[in-house]
Parts: sequence; structure tokens; C-alpha cells
Amino acid sequence: MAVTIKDIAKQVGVAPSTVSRVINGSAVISQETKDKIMKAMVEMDYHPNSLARNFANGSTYAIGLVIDASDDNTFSNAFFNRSVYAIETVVQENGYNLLITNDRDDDKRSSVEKLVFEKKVDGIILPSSSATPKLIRLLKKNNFPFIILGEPEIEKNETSWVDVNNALGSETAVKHLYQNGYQKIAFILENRTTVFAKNRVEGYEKALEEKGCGEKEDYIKDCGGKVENAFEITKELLRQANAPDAILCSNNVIAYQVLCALKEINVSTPNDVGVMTFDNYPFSEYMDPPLSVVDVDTFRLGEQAATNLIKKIQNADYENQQTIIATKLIIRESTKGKTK
Amino acid sequence: MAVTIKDIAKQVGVAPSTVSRVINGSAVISQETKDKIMKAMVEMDYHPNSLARNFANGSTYAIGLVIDASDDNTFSNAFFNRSVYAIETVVQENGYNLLITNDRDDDKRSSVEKLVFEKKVDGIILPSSSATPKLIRLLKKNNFPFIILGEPEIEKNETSWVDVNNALGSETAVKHLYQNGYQKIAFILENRTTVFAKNRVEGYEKALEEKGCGEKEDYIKDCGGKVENAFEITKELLRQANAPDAILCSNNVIAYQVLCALKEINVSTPNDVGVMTFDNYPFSEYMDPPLSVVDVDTFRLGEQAATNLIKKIQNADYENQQTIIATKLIIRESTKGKTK
DNA sequence: TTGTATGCGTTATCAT
DNA sequence: ATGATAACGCATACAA
Repeated sequence: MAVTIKDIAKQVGVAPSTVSRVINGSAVISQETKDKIMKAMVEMDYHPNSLARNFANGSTYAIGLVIDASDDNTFSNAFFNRSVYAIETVVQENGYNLLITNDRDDDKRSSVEKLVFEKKVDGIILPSSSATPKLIRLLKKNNFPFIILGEPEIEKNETSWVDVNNALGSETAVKHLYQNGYQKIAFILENRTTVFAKNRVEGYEKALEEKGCGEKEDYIKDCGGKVENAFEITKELLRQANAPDAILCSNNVIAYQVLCALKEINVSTPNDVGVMTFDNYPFSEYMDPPLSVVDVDTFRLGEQAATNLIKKIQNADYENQQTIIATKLIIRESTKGKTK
Repeated sequence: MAVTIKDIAKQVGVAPSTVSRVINGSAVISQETKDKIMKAMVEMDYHPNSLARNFANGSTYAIGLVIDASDDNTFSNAFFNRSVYAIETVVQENGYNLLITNDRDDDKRSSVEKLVFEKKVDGIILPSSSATPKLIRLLKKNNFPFIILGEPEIEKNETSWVDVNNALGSETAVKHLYQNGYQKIAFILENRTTVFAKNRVEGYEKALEEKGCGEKEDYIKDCGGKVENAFEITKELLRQANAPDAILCSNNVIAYQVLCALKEINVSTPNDVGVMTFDNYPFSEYMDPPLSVVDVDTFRLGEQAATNLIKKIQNADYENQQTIIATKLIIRESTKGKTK
């Protein structure tokens, strides 16, 4: 048996409650007994039993991070992972533990519901893909603290969430391309179903409108979820009567496909066609040519989410809050401008 | 206040202990009362309080996964992340929760020590980089279940660990290159300090010896931690009197640098020089040419680690065990063979 | 400033 | 097969 608060009390000759009080600083204790107790704790190698502590407090001091189970790759997504790192850091700094769980179903009850009902965590962070109407309703009904990672499809104004400013990201990207002399800008996306994809399209279209360009839709291409398709799509685009002279991509793999396709048909980047992409993947600076990117600060994303959630946990009527994090352009060679 | 075991007992007209027994199946209960209790639990929307449960059992039903804090990129390492996903899956299947923590120091006491002393987890998984002599000693002294992810530098035989067969991985890679007609095989590594790097060198050298090649060291190049250096290193290698005709790389970014360097000096891959790398990064199949790789099954790595740890937790005198997971070659164009 | 007593929800031991 | 009761380690309301 490990040494407990009682052992310390007995050793020092005080009541267990006094020991508890010095541990928590929850009352004024004479310096003298405080010293004696502290000394005894060290000597006897005492460590508070968090199981008992949590039980007595009715709190887990843990926050749950939900991972989208439908996607094996969530964990290999470099961007998501920067967020996880940030979350872990913030959570730990605040004395909480980070518990990671998949939202796969055990039987009828999802593991997320279990976390909530069985008091395994004090609050949860969930990706927008896991923010189903059913789960949101459940959480709100139980007044359970939660925050969504990424703008949700529903209840945008009645929930707390953090997201990257995807709309502004593509808007500034397009404007940068215009500035560097590109005129007809295409946009190749992995798919258009997600909220963030829609926001990116929105920003893209806004920039085009401001420039007075009408034929927007022709330049928006969807890979249908298969990034490999970007290769053929690029070649087709360039074959068009009104071929684009710049291509914005929704991620690095697509951008790589685009670069390869352009090379194959002897179109020079950036001299003939500029290429730009979202997400500053490690590879992007080594590409040929190095890629200009819309950099997304996923560390801050996670940081904000965790900070906000902890505030909510510690203050039940903390108001819902939506945070939108600015993107940043990293300009490299692939958008240097046309030569002619 | 949430409904407790007592409420159920009162409602049904039995003792709390009886309710507890049906929840845990820890004794034979008449079908009749069992039914009544189950019914009441559903009706009253009862959920066991895991805080109380853990406290009573003296168990957290959580396992800790330690992340190497010194490396911001741990979380963006796609390979490590596949392991995390596997660990999470196994852990959850066994009714445990996964708690993630950085091993950064709070004050004098590391957060890992806290996990152990304060009974926040029942066992831990730690990367070999975190397996310091001090920590190992502490864990063994407290008879605390743990398993190391990656062959540790110390106490190889007195600890449980899982690793990929790095030695065999490079050995088979080199043999594959020989088979496809390449004769002089170089090896470019990020650095040679880690255990896994040493193992890879070992396997490489073994394959060379079997072939009867002596001048091994000349062909082993170290990037000194900076992958960009692979570019210059490659050009230098090819400038050598006895230039290699194949290059094995320790990761994809290095391989990409090598491909670029070869292109710049007009050396064809795979016709003049074969290129091969460790780790099947998402990009590798899209490279020009698509890269042959030594694929490392990091999912199984994590799976094994978690499975083993849980066995140890549930059976205190489960013996130490070292698991070495085989690698697999994925052959693509970059090692197709020389034309002349 | 400190001690006493009680409770948190569950499990386990000992009865019956 | 089931009930009564103690115990887990800590926190806190109330007393002193």
C-alpha cells in the first residue's frame, strides 16, 4: 500500500484534513505545521492518489479529443497532428490530461457518448466531421463543455468552434496571383463537399468577382476525392480554348500532380503557368519549382481550441465563441510571374 | 445529481451490492432480479460513474502514450501516427482509454513520473528516445508495466519492446538492387546516431559483405540531420571515381533530393542509377519515377505494443518480450534495372 | 489555525 | 441468490 494522507497526518501529528489543506492550499495554515507536513511528504515519498482525488472532486481533470474513425489517415495528416501537439501542450499546462478516442461505435452507444455519460472527461474537442446533430444535441442537453475543430455544418452560431480562414486564404492567394501578372486562375480541389472546401471556393470566387471575371465555374475542378485525377484534369484545362495561366490547388499532392502534368506537356512553371497550393507540407519547398503556399497555422488552431475549452470547463457560463485564424502566404518560385 | 447504483437499488427493491453484481457479472443473480435491474437502469438512464469505479478498483483503465517532447515533429511524423492510431484501436477494444502526454518537465518531476506516481495510468508506452536509464530504473523499481516503441539503447534484454526489422529491411533492399543489376550501392542517411539507423547500416553492410564488397564505408553518407544536404551529397557521390549506380535512402525527403540531384546532372533513374528508400510515404508512388520503398508496417508496430502492454497489465508476471516486425519491399520503377 | 465527521459511488467481504 | 456493511483516499462543512 502506498502512503496516504493519513500516514502523513499520523507522522506529523495533525489531522488528515490539515494535510489535505496544505496540498491544495485551500486554507491558511501556520507556516510551522505547513513545513512539517511538506517535509514529511518528501520523506515518506507521498504522492496524491489522483483516483481518490478525482472521485472526491467529481472531476477527471482530463479532456477528450475525438478522432474521426472513418478516416484511417487522420493520424497521418500532418496538419491535424500539429493541432494535436498544440492541444496536448495547452492541456498539460493547465493541469489536465489529454485522452484520445475514436468515435467508432462499440455497440449502440458511441465511445464519445460513453466519455460523457461515464464522466471520463471534463470536456471534449471534436472534429467537425464528428459533430453530428445527434451528438451536438446530446452535449448541449447535458450542458457538457465541448468545442469543434473546424467550422461545423450545423449550429454554427450556437456552438464554439475554431477554424482557419479558408475563404480569405484562397482570396489572398488569387489576389497574389493577379498581382504577379496571372490573369486566368483555375482552382483544383480534392472535392467540394466539406465546409472548408466550400469556404475556399467562396474566397476564390470573391477574388474573381472583384477582378470582374465571370466564367468562374469553368475554372473550378473537382478531383472527386482522387488526387491522382489532378494530373489529367490539368492537361485538359490546358487544352481548353481559354486555358488558365495559374492553378490554385487544395493540397500539396494535387499541386505535385499539376507540376508533373505541366512538365509533361512542356508548359513552364512559373513562366507560363503559376502554381500555388494550400498547406505548407514539408515537401513543398523542395518541389521543382518550390511551391508558393497558403500556410495554415494548425498549431494555433489546436491551441485556441484547447484554451477555449478549458475556459468553458472552468466557467460553466462562458459564452460560445467562434475563432477564425488567419492564413499566411508563403511566396516561393512557383508564382514568380510570367515571362511574356 | 446523476442517478446512482443506490437509486436503482431502491427503485427495484434490492441492495446496491446486487446492482453492482449485475453490472459486473461478478456473481450469479436470478434471471428475474437481473431483468428488473436492467430495466430500471435503462428507464432511469443510469450510467456507471467511472470515477467512483476506478477509485474502488484502484485502477484507471487508462494507458499512457509518451510523446518525445524534444521533437515538435513527432506528431507530424506519418509513421509514428499510424502507430498511434493502432494503439488507440487496441486500447479501446480492451476497454481502456488512451492518454497522451509529453515527457517535458513541469518542474523537477517529469510528467511521465507523475503519471506513474499519481496513478493516472495503468501502464505506459514510451518511445525509445524517452527511455532514459533513470526512467527505466524508476519503472522497474515500481514494477510498473511499460513497453518501449523502438529498440532501446539500454537494457535491451531486460525490457519489453517492439521494433521494425531495420537491419533486414536494408539487407533485402540491397539484395533487391543487386538482383536488378546494380553493383555499387550507396546509402544516404539522415544521421547515424539512432539505434534504428545503426541497425539499417548493419543490414546494409551485411548484404555488401555477402556480395564480397569491401569499400563499404565510402558509400555510407550522413546528412548530419539536414536532409537538404542529400542534394550535394548525391552530386559528390556521382562525381567520385568509383561512383555508385544505386542509392538507398533513409527516408523519402532524402530520396526526393537524390532524384532532383540526379536529374540536374543528367543521370537517369532507374537506367543509370537506381534509387530506393525507407518508408512508404504518400508521395513516393507519385514521384518521378515512382519510388521503390522498404515499407514499414507501423500500424502493426503500435498494435503489438498495445497488445503486449495490456497483457502485462493484466498479468503482473507476464514476461518481457521483444517483437521485431518484418519489413516489406514495394517495388516500383525507380529500381527497374539498368539499361546498359 | 486546526480537528471531527461525513460523504463521494462503487466494490468486496462476510453473512444469511 | 442476496443483503448489510466496511473500505478505498481525499475534500469539505461544521465545530472548536
